[in-house]
Amino acid sequence: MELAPVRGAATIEEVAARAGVSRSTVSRVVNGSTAVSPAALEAVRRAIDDLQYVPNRAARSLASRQTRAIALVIPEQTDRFFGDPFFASIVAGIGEVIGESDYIMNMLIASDDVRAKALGYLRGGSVDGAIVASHHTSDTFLERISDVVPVVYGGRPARVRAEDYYVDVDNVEGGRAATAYLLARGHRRIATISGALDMPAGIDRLQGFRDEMAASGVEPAAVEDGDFTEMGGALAMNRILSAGAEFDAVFVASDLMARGAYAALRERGIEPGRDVAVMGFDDSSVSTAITPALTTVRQPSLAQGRHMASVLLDVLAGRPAAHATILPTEVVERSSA
Amino acid sequence: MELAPVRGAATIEEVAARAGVSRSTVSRVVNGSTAVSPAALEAVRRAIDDLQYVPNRAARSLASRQTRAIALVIPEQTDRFFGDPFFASIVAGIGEVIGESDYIMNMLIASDDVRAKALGYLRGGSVDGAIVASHHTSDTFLERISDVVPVVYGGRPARVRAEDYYVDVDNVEGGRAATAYLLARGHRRIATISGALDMPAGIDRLQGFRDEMAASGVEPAAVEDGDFTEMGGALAMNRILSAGAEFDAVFVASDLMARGAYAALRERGIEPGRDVAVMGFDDSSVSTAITPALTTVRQPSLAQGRHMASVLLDVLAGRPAAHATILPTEVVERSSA
DNA sequence: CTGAAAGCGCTAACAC
DNA sequence: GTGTTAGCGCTTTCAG
Repeated sequence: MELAPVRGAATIEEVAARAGVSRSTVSRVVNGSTAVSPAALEAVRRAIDDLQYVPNRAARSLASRQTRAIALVIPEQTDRFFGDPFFASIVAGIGEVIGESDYIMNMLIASDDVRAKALGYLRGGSVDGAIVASHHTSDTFLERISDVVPVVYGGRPARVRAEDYYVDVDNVEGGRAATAYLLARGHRRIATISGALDMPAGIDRLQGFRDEMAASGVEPAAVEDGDFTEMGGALAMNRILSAGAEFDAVFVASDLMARGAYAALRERGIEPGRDVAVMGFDDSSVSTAITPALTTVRQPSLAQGRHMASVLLDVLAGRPAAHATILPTEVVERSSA
Repeated sequence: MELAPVRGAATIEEVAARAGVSRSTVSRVVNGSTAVSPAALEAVRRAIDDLQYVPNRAARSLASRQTRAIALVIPEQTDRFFGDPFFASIVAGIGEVIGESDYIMNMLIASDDVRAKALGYLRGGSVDGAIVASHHTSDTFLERISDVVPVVYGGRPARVRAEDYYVDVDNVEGGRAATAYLLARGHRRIATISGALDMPAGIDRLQGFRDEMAASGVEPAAVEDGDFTEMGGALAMNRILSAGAEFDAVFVASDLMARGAYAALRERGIEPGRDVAVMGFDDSSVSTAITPALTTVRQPSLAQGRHMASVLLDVLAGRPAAHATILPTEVVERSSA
């Protein structure tokens, strides 16, 4: 099949002819240059309107050496990424901000088998910048991106490089606040199920827990790694239970893991919220989907996404931007603790 | 800040020089033309490798009048779209297939305020084709897209036009099978909560329900519209309850609405799965997230996404493609019915 | 099978 | 302020 050329795709040349000016003048008004006489401006505007002129992106990009496109890199298996409501919010936030700019967002799902391809794309000068939505440790793939274009990461990268930008939430403070909440409720025998300890978020939340416990002079009842997955949460809970630790509250470092913990608790006839207080982290949609509704730490994912996009836009526009941004968290009280 | 030009971005000219051939020959091997001598082929390949050459997308697109990009259009508020695990699967499926091709996927979130902009982009010849992920009735916006590039819809569009393509699941049959399942279990007083009735999926599932009930000579206990949202499901359930209808089973046309129905049922002390059988539709992640796990109708969302992408790729490549594709559904038995 | 030549539509110095 | 002039890096006839 022959691809039909876009109907009536007017060129800058035609607009110029109709407005009775040169190409350059049209280019100037399209690009918002001030150095155009009111008369010319008006004429060009009308011509653009009449002809429904839309600048050709490829031509523009070729001449200006800018693409006006950014890449949203998802270094993750599609199902893992899209199954997590936390990422959904991030993407939604990014999309909102990019959508209001004149940038286009290219979604690059860089699962293992297509990393080389994705890298080639990124290095081929097809985008002006990149946002990396999620982050595995030891991802040399990612480091090679920031050799080429500015990058902003969601969450503090495992290895922070001076030229990178990132937007994170205050995980230490969140973990601390969660623990303080439990303590304030009179709990003294508190266990925790941590997130993956090779990820900054996992490390930091645990740190917050430890800090607050130490500050209150209370010894943790148990500490187990739940790897940020539902199954991992259940297994961790089981280990705590099997070890015979006595506890009346548990701080679980993600909502998804908390769901797993609920199941493990119930298998032993322990009712979450009644027999033992459970505290989550994320405030994703699962926290209200489970019963009893999960008391948790809200992290502003949508805002995080929005922020990531604005930072990149700032950098691309040459505006000053903070390399690190930390967003606040907040305890959300529901029924489980 | 000055945008650093991509380091070492080799041009076709440099490759040609290094391989001792002309630009044209390099172009031929890059584009897989057969008319190249083995010697030249080899020389060019090596040069490309040495120089890490990646063709400049803009230049290529400008010369060939093809963009090698497709748009993923999301005519929906971001939160509504990303909050629904069903859409997540669709996008994942699309992403997989597009990722394996040499096309790039531009995500266009076309919420109301940026429709004009999105349309301008689409009409500006920036993409070769479009995929419309979700679909509101009365969306003239969308129709204007298919004036310009081939588009494939997720789900049968409200108004099917000859030049459009779509991939849908067999909603009528799914609704029928769900109802048959309930009937086979001995239920005779069956209510239904339908999806939005201005959407084909809502209409069709209800149709399937009605067909099967009629075929069995059983009168529906109640029919209420739940608008495909969680809240809508809860409200519909409430209306059924308040009307005093007697029923021992309810077919809910989406998992999300079923979650709402669970809540409404429980408020009245009615336990889903025990006191009344509940059947969902989607088999999205919420069906196993809620308790009791939801017996539901699986629609192959991932496959649907994949299919949508392949159809578009076929069309763009000039391969024959079916304008309508209907994927099968299947009842998944769990605990609620 | 290969090279020369002519653009694709736009931006960006550079003169005027 | 405005027009002229070169390209940006690639594909694509057209000769040979």
